[in-house]
Amino acid sequence: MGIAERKERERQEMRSMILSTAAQLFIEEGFEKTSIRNIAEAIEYSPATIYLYFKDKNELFHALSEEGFRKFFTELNEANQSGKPMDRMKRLGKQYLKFAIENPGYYDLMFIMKAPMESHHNDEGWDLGMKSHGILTSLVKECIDDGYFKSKDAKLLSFMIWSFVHGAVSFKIRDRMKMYEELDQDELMSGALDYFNEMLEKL
Amino acid sequence: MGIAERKERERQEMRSMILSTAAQLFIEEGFEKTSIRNIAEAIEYSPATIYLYFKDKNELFHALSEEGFRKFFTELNEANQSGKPMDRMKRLGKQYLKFAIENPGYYDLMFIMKAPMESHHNDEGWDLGMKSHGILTSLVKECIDDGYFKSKDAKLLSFMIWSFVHGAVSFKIRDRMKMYEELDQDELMSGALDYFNEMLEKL
DNA sequence: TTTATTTACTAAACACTGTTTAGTAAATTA
DNA sequence: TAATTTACTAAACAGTGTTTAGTAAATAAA
Repeated sequence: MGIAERKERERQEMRSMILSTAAQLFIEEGFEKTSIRNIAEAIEYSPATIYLYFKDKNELFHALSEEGFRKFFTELNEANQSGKPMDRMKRLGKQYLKFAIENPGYYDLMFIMKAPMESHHNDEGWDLGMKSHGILTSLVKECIDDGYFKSKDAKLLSFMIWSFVHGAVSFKIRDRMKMYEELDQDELMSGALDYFNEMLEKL
Repeated sequence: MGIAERKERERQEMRSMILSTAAQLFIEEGFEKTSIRNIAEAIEYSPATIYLYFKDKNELFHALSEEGFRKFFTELNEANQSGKPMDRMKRLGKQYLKFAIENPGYYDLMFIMKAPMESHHNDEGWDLGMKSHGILTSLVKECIDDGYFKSKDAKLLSFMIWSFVHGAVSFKIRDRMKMYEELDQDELMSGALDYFNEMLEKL
């Protein structure tokens, strides 16, 4: 049955057209300001058509966050490929900041946006999020085995580390760094990261 | 002229009724889901009336964030009243977490919510935000004078410290702590804070 | 090839949102 | 008592996410 296959292919093409258009509009305008009608207009279909491919706006956001997590995991994983644990830890931090600075839109919906996190629990996005977190915790463990951190709890430590980078990045993305007006934001962040790494090494 | 005074008093009462109703609805339902019409219904006036007291929804949010900053500054300031610098630093961190856990609604609009931060620049909310940040930076300086932190840059250090607590709190408020399901979230946060303090002392 | 069915799509509506405008009834002033 | 100012609202505008009912074309069955 070649027809069924062609139809399925066409369906997937439509899906990815909606998705890429939505992603593009989001990066330009922000998620909240991008409406289903905007997306529909851009792809030259009616708004109702989008609902034949995605259950609702949340499913669209969710699919995009999944894309973000794929990119995120890939980049973190690359940064974790070779070298001593502590060096990899430093590279991981740098890469985290880099990802957030280069993809503020993705970062926002992955980690900041208010969104229904229900269901979510058993899909690829969740899985990649867990895996990304796994990179950090196992790296913390490797550092411990290497003599760092005085055998502290790996989960607590990884939460602490993640909190720091997330906090710095969140301040920037949500525009709460105005009190440091005179300093360059990106320099401030990487400077703070350097101090943080120094602390980690001494712990 | 007693009439003009009475009218002004009535005006202020109306303003604060709108404000307290808005705050209440926000804490229950969240900011995004609270509409002007919801607030109007709750105070038993028409939606248009609210616009006679506040320019738009942003001004309402803004007035509430100002209230939050007042509370925030007061609490931080109290925690900074007596003791050695490093002890005050620890108390400050604890108080920060406490404020965020007890007032997630306020914290959200003060530090996380997407909101037009323009204008904002010269009002009480901004001022209190700067002052709160000032508490931290001068405390950092006191710690440096006390022999801690090896004379590092106070601004960079305070940004690093604030980033950490903000990151931890943001994860909780925006519901991104699911990967630590089995652990108590508040214990995780205060545990991470303990580790962080330990690091600070050794830096 | 003709008829039946399924598919892909859309116009229009529903119930919301923030905000503005024009108008009214009551309170105050002249 | 008449004029004016104040406090308020009904109704509308333009937007939102989403659903429903209906249509025209493509495919399958006769």
